[in-house]
Amino acid sequence: MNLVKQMEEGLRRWVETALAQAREKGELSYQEVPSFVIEVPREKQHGDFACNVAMLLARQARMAPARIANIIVSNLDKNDALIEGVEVAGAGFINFFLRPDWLYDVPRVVWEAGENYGQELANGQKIQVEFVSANPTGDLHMGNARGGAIGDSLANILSLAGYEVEREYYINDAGNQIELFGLSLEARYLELCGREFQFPEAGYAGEDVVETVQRFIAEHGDSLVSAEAEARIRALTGYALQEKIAYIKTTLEQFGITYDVWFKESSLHQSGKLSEVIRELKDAGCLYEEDGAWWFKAGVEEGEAKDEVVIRNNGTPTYFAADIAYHQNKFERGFDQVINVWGADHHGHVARMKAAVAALGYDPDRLEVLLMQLVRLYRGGEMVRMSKRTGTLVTLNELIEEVGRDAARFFFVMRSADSHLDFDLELAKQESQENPVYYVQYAHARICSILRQAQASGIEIKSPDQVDVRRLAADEELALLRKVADFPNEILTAAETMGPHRIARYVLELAGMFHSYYNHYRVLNEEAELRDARLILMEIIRRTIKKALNILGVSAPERM
RNA sequence: GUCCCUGUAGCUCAGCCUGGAUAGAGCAACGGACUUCUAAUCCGUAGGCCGGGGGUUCGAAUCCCUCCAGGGACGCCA
Repeated sequence: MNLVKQMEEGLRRWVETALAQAREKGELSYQEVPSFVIEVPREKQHGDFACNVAMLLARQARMAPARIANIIVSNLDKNDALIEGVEVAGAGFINFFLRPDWLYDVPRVVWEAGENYGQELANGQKIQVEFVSANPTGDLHMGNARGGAIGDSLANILSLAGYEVEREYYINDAGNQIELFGLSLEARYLELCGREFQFPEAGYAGEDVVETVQRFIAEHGDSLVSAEAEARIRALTGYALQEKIAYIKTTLEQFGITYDVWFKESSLHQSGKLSEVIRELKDAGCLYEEDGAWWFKAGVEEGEAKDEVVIRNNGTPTYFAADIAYHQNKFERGFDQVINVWGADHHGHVARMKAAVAALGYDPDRLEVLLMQLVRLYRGGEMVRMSKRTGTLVTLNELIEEVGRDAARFFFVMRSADSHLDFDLELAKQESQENPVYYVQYAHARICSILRQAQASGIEIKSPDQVDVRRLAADEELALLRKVADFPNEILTAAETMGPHRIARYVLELAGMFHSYYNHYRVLNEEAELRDARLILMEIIRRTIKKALNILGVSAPERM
C-alpha cells in the first residue's frame, strides 16, 4: 500500500480527464498528452503536489503556459473530496492543495503492514545481486566493505520493492592468482619446516598466510615436505581456501551480511561449462585466434570495448573466460535481471562483459553493473595504501572493531556509489559521537523511552481504529505523517536508481523531524485522546525508522 | 592518448538519469534552550559567479559541446 503514489495517480487521472474535456470543448488543441509529472513541490506554499503539464503543452497548443493551466483548472471536476484548492502559479504550474484527510490513513496502513511497512507486492521479477566477491586469498578490505554495505542494502531495497532477490558471492577459487597463492603457501610451509624455499615474485607476503600455514602444520605436521610439489600445493591450497572462505563468511556475517549462494569459480572449470561456452562462442564466430591466443571480439562498434583474451597461448582460460561462463550460468538460472556491484577499477570490464552477454544471446541490459568508486583509507591524515600482496591493509574486521558495525555500515551507504570515499579511521573514531548514525538511533531510542513510560503508567497503545487520529492536526504532525507516508516511494526510487544512500538520507530527515517535534510537543501528560493519537504517531515513526535502519544493516537500539 | 568518476556553503555531501518556482542538508562558526516523555536533542544567525566558457530551451546545478582541476582504469592480472 503506497498512499503517496495513489494520490499522485489520482491527480494524474484527474488532470488527464480535464485535458480531454478541454480539447473536446475546443478550448485546447494538442496531439498527445506529453509525459508530465505530478511532483511534490520543494516549497510548501506551492501546495501538496504540483503539475507541469501546462508548460509542456505550450508549444503544441501554441498558447502561454499560464493560460493553458487556467483552462485545465477550469475543466477540473471540483467535487473531489480530497481537494482543498487548486491554483495556477509561477510559469504555469498547477498546484494542488489537499485536505489532510488522506494522511489519516497513514497510521492504519503502517499498522496493518506490521514489520513490513514499505513492502510492495511481488512484481514477478527475479533479480540477483552479486557483491563483494573478494578473492579468497586474503582479508576483506575497505573497498570490499563498501561493496558489502552497498550491495546488501540494495538487495534489501529491491526485495521491498517487490523483486525476488538472491544474494550471491562469487568465489574466485581458480586461475592464476590461486596458483600464486599456492606457491606462496608452499614457500611458507617449507620455510616453517626449516627447508630451503623460494618465495615467489609478487607472492602473497601477508602475515595471515604465515599463520594459515602454521595452523596447517599444527594440524597435519610436516609430512608434506617429502611429498610431490603438486600434491603439497594442492593440499595447502585446499586447506587455506577453506579457511579463508570460512573467515570471509564469518566476517561478513558480523557485518550483517548473509548470502543465499556462494558460487565457486572452480565449479565452472570442473563441470566443463567453461570449455563448453568457449566452444559455443567459437562456433558463433565471436572468437578469433591471434598470437596463439583466443580473443573475444568485443569492439564491434567504434571500439566501445577492447577485445580480450579468453584462452592464453598456453591453453589456460583467463578470468574473463570464467566470467563469461559464470554469467551464462546466471541467466540459465532464470534471473530476469542481474546486478553486479563492482569497484570502479573494473569499469573497463563492463563494456566487454555486456558484449559477452550479448554474444551469449541475452539482452545486455539485463546485466546491470553498479560501479562504486574506490575507498581511500587514511589514518590520522596519512593515506594508507591498500594492497593484499604486501600485506598492508586495514581489514573489515579491524574496521568493525574500531568504528563499530552500525557506524561503518551507515557511513558506507550515506554517500552515493559515485562519490569517492575518503575514510579516515582516526576521524571516524574521533567523530563517532557525532556520527549521524547515532542521531537516527537516538530518535528510535527516545521513542522507545516514551512507549516504555506509557506502558509503565498503564497506558495501552491502541490501534489506529480505536483512536481519533484526526487529533494529529498540528503542522508538524501532518508533516510527520506525510514523511512516513513517503517511505514506500523512497524505497521504489532507491530501487529504480540503485541508490541505497537515499534511504540513509531519508531516515536522517525523518529522525530530524522527530527530534524537532519531540522538543516542542509532549506526548504523555496530554489529555487521553490527544495522547493516544500521539502515541500512535510515535509508534509509526518508530517502525519506519527501524525498518529503514534494518535496510541499511544498522541496529535500532531501544535504549542509548 | 582513450575511457570512467568527481568538481555545489569553510569542510563532508544531496539534488543531475526524467530541465521547472527563491539551489538544500549535516559538520564546523556564532547566539540561545535542560526542576520537563533521554540535551547523543532543539531553536536562531551567518555562510553560494552550483569549476570556467559556449550552446539548446519559455526556463539549465540538471541536457549538448569545449576547456580546466583532482581521482581511477586502460595487462595473455583479477
